[in-house]
Amino acid sequence: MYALVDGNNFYVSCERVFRPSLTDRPVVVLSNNDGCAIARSNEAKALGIKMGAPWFQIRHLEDDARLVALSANFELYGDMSDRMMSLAAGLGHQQEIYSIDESFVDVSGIRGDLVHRAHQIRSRIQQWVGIPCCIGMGNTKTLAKLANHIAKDAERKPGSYPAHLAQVCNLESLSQKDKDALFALTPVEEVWGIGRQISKQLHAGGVHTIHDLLQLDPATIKRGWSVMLERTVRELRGIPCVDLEDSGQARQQIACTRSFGKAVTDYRDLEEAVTTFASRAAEKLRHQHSLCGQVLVFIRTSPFGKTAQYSRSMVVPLRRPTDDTAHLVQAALLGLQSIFKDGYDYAKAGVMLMELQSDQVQQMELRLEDEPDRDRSRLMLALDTVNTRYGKGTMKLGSAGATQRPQNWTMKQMRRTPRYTTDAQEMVLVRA
DNA sequence: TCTGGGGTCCTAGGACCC
DNA sequence: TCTGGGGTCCTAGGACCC
Repeated sequence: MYALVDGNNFYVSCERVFRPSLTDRPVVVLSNNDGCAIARSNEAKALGIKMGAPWFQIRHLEDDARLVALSANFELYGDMSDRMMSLAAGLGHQQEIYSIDESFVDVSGIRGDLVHRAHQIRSRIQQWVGIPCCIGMGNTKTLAKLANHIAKDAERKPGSYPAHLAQVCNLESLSQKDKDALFALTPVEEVWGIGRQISKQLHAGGVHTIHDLLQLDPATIKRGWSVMLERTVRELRGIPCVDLEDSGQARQQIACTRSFGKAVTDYRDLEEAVTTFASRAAEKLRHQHSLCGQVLVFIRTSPFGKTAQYSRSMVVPLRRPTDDTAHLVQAALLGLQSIFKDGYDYAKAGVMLMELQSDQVQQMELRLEDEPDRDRSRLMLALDTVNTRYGKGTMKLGSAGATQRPQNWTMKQMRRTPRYTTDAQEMVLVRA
């Protein structure tokens, strides 16, 4: 039995905690470069703003509808997330943090009224952190996600679902008849794991609601679609197929990619950007105690532009698995060198670290001319310690750019709010 | 003028192995 | 006329998630 705790309009809700004047107003949070809307308040959704809508297309709503747009402040959201997660964990024995605003909690064997308990956790999160959230519960993770969707819609769109399911919805406390009614009300595209393509195919086959989907037998689904969809349908029937994952598990891939604030044409600028991305990725790598076996670097022009298009990537294998910033940057720059072509307006670049493995495992090798340098790991530790204490980028590689040189590739963030909870210089001031 | 970033898993096809 | 069977690994691409 699982619960899914999910913050409502999470990024917007984080901003509202520190700016109550944003309450009841349409608010969106913009992606990096203030490119498109990645979070919307209910009022913004009501204006018809779609997820991912480009800012230049909706910007007229600033005047027309008092829309407020903010640049993404991920440092703030990450910190608010930590606070919310630690309270959500109190719901059961084990928690999987699934994304910045969602966590699954195993509530099997918890005694007492689960719905009551969930309401308590919910109001605690609201009061202590300031984030409104909804909680869905079901026998499988897919059902918990579905219950969460119902809890949200019941609250946001009165009449869509029975009102008593708003905010907290436990599917397992309902009768089969009531569950069937909810299944008949819910379109297949609301199910976790059913996206645009598959729902289009399902609709074409006359399958519109979860109720319709459950009429098909798993074998047919596997034959007609995939094992993934089969698994989803089994989960909807209450048969657990997806376990709670250990949140401490290391990622299999680490990426750092960015769009530039304006077109980049100069190789030097790309070199700075790629160095910075590889360094950032290396920090994340060391943070999860992994080593990397190969580095991918890519550059590309804007797919939306009318200028000449160019997009290339290259995988650079490493001499031996490493977490050393200098080695990873070196590999990334080697790749950059061979894919760079003069004369294009570059819009984006990125570095991905692949073939990750634990840093506790060491492949022994014959003595070779360049033996790994034991002091390097102490250097990396010093680098991370300095940058944690004095701020990102305090100490960096020379190719990341000298401070005197203007940075031509950094992203645009015209509307960022203060880092209220993580930077002493930006704390909220209260006047008595 | 202006369109994000970071992940996971599955599948099909080709190369190669015995 | 007739041309095996079973397996692994790698890659590219697609679909999905938030």
